[in-house]
Amino acid sequence: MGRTPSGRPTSFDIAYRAGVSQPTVSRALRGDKSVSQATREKIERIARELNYAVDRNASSLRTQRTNTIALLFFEDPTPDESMINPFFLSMLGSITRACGNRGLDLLISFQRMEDDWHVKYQDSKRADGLILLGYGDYTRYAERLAQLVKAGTHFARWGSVSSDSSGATVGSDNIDAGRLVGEHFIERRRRKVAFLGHADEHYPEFAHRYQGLCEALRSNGVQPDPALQFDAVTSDEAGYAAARRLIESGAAFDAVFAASDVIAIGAMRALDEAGLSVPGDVAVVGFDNIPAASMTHPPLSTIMQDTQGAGELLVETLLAHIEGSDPPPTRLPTRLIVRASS
Amino acid sequence: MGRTPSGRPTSFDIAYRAGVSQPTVSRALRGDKSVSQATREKIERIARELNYAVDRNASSLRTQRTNTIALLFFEDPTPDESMINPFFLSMLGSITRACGNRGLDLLISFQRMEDDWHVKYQDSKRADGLILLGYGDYTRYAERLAQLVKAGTHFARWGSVSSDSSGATVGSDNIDAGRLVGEHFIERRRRKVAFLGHADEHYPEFAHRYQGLCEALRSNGVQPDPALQFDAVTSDEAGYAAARRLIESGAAFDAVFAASDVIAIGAMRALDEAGLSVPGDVAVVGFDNIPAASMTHPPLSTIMQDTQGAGELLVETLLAHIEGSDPPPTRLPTRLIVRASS
DNA sequence: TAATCCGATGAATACGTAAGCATGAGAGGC
DNA sequence: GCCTCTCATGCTTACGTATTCATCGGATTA
Repeated sequence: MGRTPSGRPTSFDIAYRAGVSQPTVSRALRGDKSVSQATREKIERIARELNYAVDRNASSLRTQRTNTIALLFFEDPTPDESMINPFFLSMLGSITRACGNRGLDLLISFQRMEDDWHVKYQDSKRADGLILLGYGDYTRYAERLAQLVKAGTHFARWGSVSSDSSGATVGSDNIDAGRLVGEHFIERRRRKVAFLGHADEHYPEFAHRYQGLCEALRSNGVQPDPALQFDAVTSDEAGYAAARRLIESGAAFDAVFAASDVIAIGAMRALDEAGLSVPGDVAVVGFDNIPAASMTHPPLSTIMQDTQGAGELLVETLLAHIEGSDPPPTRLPTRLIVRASS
Repeated sequence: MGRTPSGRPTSFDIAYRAGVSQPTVSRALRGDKSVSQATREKIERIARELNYAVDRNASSLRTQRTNTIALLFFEDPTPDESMINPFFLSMLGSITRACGNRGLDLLISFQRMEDDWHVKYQDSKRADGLILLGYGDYTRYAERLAQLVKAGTHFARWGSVSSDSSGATVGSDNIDAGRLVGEHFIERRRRKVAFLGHADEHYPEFAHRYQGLCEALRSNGVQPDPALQFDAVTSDEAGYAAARRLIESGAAFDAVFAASDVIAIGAMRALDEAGLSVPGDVAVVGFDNIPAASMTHPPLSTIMQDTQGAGELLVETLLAHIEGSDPPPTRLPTRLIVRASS
């Protein structure tokens, strides 16, 4: 039977033209070895001629697998989506690549903690699992993450590895990164190091960077000064404001470690306005190695995170989780990029 | 019947608990007005209690609609996905938002003109339509676009509106933008304006920008000098190289219009190295208003494209196309942002 | 030569939803 | 008091695929 003359061909159409049954077509195209070579080749040829493509909806309905994952940004709301932290854009790129390599499709959403991700994606069978990406106050999300775990949702999260770690987590080794920066300052003979960024448990990634910094200083006989730590979330303005507070505090300092490049950029603006030269008076190091970091004056020293590896690992971890295993949290190494600002 | 005890609830489960039939549940949740108020409320309550979500695969299979669109980047290949042109990232943000507002899901892929998009997305019923985003040599893609049209694939493309325009196209009014820049230079008493960017039919967007520039100059009695046009694709290095060629040509110039901010940034580096001051010796204007443009020294004047509007319009146009209408190509207005570089 | 087995295929069915058609109970008109 | 009409709902089926089970011819073995 010719079936509906209009519309895309189905596996029945292929089967009819190949003189076989529909299941054989399905098997042949999926690479099932129980199909004879000759039959398979004929089917593949016909499928190509008709521009046949497996209906992913029917396939997913049958197999209960979508081969799709959803990427969710859960950053604190910003007025404009174009202001996405450049670091995450880099992650987006590597995740895209990792998915492509594995034949996975990627759904993306910037929804900000609106409710019911799992309902919208996993429970509606749109995706096999979720990747969560974001800075921000994790404690605000802890409850929701616990919900996800309880609901049996598969997800992998980018973030602070050693925090409560509900669900699979991948993150940089922030403590070690902080150490790298601390040792770098020591080498440069800087001992009065300020830290711009939150250092409390609400921002575990930042806190770890600070902790690593302090450890490195202490190992070198320098006692870190808590008075040189100023809160800042990741934004240009917050960095500027924090640096102003630092300057106005009157405390002496000869180095600034900013918890992110965006903060560092704001801080350098404040330093410049205050007539402090970089790196002459103050050495500055940022975090993330965003593209803009190489364009500041002077170019910004920073910590580069392994975004390529991170994307791979997030996808890998998520898949493992979906398959039922429970991979241990992983910490990725970082690298210090020295430029003119230090 | 209790059905499979494990697994997510289905519309049958809801129906059983509500004492109605499955179709009634389907109707109630879709807002069909033929369901009585009381019944609908009861069903909605139960669905909420059970955390029920419609299986999108089954739904799509039945309706032949996915409520999903796929976003494809078809830029010329770059070694690293993190190098995506920031302008497109901004577009990504606005498209995401536009989709979110309409309840559409968004699939994204950076695959570079690998074959068979339509097969992979539309023909496999993963998406209702495609949005194509990219700079680059359009003529290389013309054949493929024609294929898509012939295959009846729904797509909307960001690009040069007045080119062959196969399929629905949305783009900025590049000619007018070029004019804005030309008039700006005239106001600033610059008359020897160089253009860095391809100006041939392979890059219609750039060509239009150049065309607008020339028009504005002529309207003001200035004859544009073709010797001041130097080819450059969108990259830092290309901009640098083009500016070098300009400088080494020995031709006199007092202004540079770069076809993109990325080109402009490279060019400013070359100017700086050559000891030319900006804007003292040379005024510079870019295109795109990428975040880095406000961070250069001096901050870069540029043309801002309406990315918010563009995302909206692309999605809107695509939906219209899917619905069967054939919306006319649209040109979006642009705005000149004057900063210190001019 | 009969018993056995294997490789290749077909028949039947389930996945969960949405839509067309049928049904039945009231409401209103004459 | 019968007929029509509307409203709310149930019954049945189709969407296109993947999987389980049955089948069947032929090759292998005793």
